[in-house]
Amino acid sequence: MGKYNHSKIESKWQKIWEKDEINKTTEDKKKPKYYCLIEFPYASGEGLHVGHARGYTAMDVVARKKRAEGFNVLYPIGWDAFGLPTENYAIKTGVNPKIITKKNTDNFRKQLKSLGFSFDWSREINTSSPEYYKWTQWIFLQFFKHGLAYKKKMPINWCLSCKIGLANEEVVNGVCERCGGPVEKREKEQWMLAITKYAERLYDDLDKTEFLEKIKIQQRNWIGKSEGAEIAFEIKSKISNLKSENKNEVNVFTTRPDTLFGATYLVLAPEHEIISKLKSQISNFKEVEKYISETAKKKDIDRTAEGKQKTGIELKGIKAINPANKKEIPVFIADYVLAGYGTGAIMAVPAHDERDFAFASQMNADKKSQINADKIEIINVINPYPNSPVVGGIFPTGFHNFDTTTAIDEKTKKILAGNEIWTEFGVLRNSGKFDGMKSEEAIKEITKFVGGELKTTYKLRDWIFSRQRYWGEPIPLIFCELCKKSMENSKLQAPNSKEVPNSKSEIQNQKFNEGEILNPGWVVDEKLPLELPDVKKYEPNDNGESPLADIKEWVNVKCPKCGGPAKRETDTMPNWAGSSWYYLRYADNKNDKEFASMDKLKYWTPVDWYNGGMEHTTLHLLYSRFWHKFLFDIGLVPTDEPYVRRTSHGMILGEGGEKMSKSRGNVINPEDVVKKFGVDAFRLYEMFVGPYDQETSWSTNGVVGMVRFIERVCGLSEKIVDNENEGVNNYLNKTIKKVGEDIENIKFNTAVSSMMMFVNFVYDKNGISKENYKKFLKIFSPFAPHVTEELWAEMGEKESIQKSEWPKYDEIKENENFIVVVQVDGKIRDKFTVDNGLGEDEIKEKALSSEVVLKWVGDKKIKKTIYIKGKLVNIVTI
RNA sequence: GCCCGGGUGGCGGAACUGGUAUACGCGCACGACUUAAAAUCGUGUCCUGUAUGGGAUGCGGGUUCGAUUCCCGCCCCGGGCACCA
Repeated sequence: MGKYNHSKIESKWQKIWEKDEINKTTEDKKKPKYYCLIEFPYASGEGLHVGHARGYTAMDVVARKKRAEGFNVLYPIGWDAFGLPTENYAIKTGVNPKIITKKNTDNFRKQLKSLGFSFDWSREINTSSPEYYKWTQWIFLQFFKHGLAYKKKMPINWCLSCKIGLANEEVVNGVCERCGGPVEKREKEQWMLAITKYAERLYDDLDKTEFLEKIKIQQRNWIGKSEGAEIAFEIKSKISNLKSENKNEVNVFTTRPDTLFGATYLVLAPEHEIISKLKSQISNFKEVEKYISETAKKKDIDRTAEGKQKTGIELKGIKAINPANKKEIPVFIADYVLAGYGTGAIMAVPAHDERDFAFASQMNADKKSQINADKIEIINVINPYPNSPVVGGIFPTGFHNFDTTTAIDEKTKKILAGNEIWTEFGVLRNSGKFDGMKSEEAIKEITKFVGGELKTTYKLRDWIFSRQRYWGEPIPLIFCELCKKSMENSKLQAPNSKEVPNSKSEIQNQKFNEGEILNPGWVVDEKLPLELPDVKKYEPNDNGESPLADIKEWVNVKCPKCGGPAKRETDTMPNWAGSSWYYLRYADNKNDKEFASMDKLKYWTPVDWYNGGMEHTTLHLLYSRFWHKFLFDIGLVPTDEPYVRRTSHGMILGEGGEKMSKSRGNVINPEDVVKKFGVDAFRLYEMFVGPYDQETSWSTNGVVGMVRFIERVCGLSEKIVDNENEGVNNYLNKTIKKVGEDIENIKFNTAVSSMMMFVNFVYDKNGISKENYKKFLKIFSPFAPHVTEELWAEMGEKESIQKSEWPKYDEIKENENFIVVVQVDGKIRDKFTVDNGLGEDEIKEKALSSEVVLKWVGDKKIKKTIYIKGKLVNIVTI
């Protein structure tokens, strides 16, 4: 090969590959399948980023290697096309988002093709095309019909500048994740998906996957499982007990029923429903009401701000009974107790819970509302060290002559000073017949004793699935007043029936599915796709509704059930919808009868290896796992988890180690790099830049090094000899093994460096056999597909290098000799080469006869001599 | 606050189950080729000392014949969760 001309080689082979459709896949049942998936890009106007390329290149390397190993590899690509940036651009410019999307995806496609990824372009999908979103809508209807979608009026996070309702997860530190603007609470009717019904399985089934451990941890954190118990506290009124015949109870959720004897008061969330029920018995209800309305006005950020002092107010006139010791305890409301978690009520144990302690201290400092609870009395509930009088810093009441010589750690000191409290498990004290019992056991026993119930609670909330926006999938539901009425009438006859039984009226003869019963008046529109109509203006209207609401002829329809006047839902789906199932569509992207046929899904799914950005490892991953499990439950997909393996690549920072951004002016455009240095050098650098799962910074000089390396590989074609140095074959074997393992273990950077070392070695030995050179080209080809294809052809091969097999490596022969390092007392003093046949004793002897070693040993006595096979001898003196 | 990562030359970073720390690449310096430059090739490049040597993997302890690796206590950086009972 003459001088390495990257652009010539690249355009030549890209054309050939495209013409030959070399990466088109079919369901070849003779071969085992392997499904490689990357997160499909959101085609923004900014174009492709070096961060995209990191993940795509890595999976491209994997795909190419797997093909060479005999797998039928599916490596598809498509577009996540609904989304806010496009919509915001449409609002600003008045250009139809369809047109913007077309332009952006065309640009992305061109860029991706120029990078030589081995995608099967025939399976391309676009979430904003009606052929695709027909099925997104269809799946939503299945959720609805199975009672997993429901409309609920609830306070949502409302972004003032985007004019959009945000999911909890889109609010970061109290501001809008997208625009950074302020967020306030607003009551809105929202479609919800009942993901919480799947919380347990989403949590437990992580064990079945091979996700990176940190990804599993993030998922678990988000789901937030905690095991505890629900315990009922009886509420007593001072005014009159006769008034209420049926007794009032408050259920609390606690993870620490073992500390129940130390519960000195109860706290309810201000939104707790029992408050209005007890209105007449609360003597200070005016004040209480004031507190409640103040809370309601607060933004989440204020309510949860760190270091904020706790507030609350006692409900005077009522008391609760601690079910363990039957003591009367006061009841408070406070905004540190959240309505949406557990039961919205807690038992407070100031001696063993930091928040309760902080609240109690706060209330005691306020003279107007003394808690008649004594922290000292309570602190002795637990003795974590049963055999010691000094109990982890907690001294039993009345115990004065403790041993002051016992070591007291920092935490103990703080506890003694009254600044900290004991929150760990231990052994119970001051707990009646449970004294002496360990926490673990007491949790069960005390729960049983008071008639409570062991329970698991999750932090995960249901998914707000509505957006008051234009650029999304229309929700195919219709509201019909007549159907609502007919259902309400028939409900009286058959309240628990899933389907409404026969009734007199024609309307009431209609069958209703579970979703329709759950959401009276809402009926499904089965005519899909429900296409997004064109509008004149793209921004939400003044009522905060999507612009769809203003198209009267679209909104007003005949009810598909009863033919009466009805209205369409004007909310659209969130961006997460289309991406929750796209990997299924790739298996069968042209099917217009089903979202994908079971046959094809059985062949291709689950996804064997899914790679994406760390930023999607909580939400997108969780949402798509949820959809998949649901589809599995209704028999439409063959597995209960969508992805076997999930990895995430680290971010690539700018040259200075700062995040790449337009404003910093440090954005690296892949196109520029490719133009200057070539695709192969770019790909190689993406893999070499640093440990794959960690963030690292870009260096354009580093790319230059990759060009040099490629040129050296080309140069080897001039160094082909008949009789190569023996060492070359051994080294190659070692390299084949290393590169293969490194790819599997996502250690692409060391895979590249080991190939560099091999090439350096061959230059050193000045020759390589043709056979071995070709093997090297093969293992290099996933990283640098263009130049290796060219060199492969130069070696006289007629078929593409992509069609050839991955080379086998022979286990390396034991080296004939090796270097032994000799240490004296752990310090290296000598090295020598020994023959492989030499035994331990002979090597030790040889080490001991070394002059240098003898000098260092001197007249010290030798205590022992340690030999590590094939590595070193350490002579230890006294 | 809790949970994950990470801290190694001027820089990106290597180091298998505890066994030669600094591989590979970048940069830099010097040399060769050249009228010259670029490219290329070669040599050198952790610190300290003339040197045999000594000291370095965020800091302080420990275990061990031997620790970047294991244990204990801290510090710093990145990410996730966060009044979740």
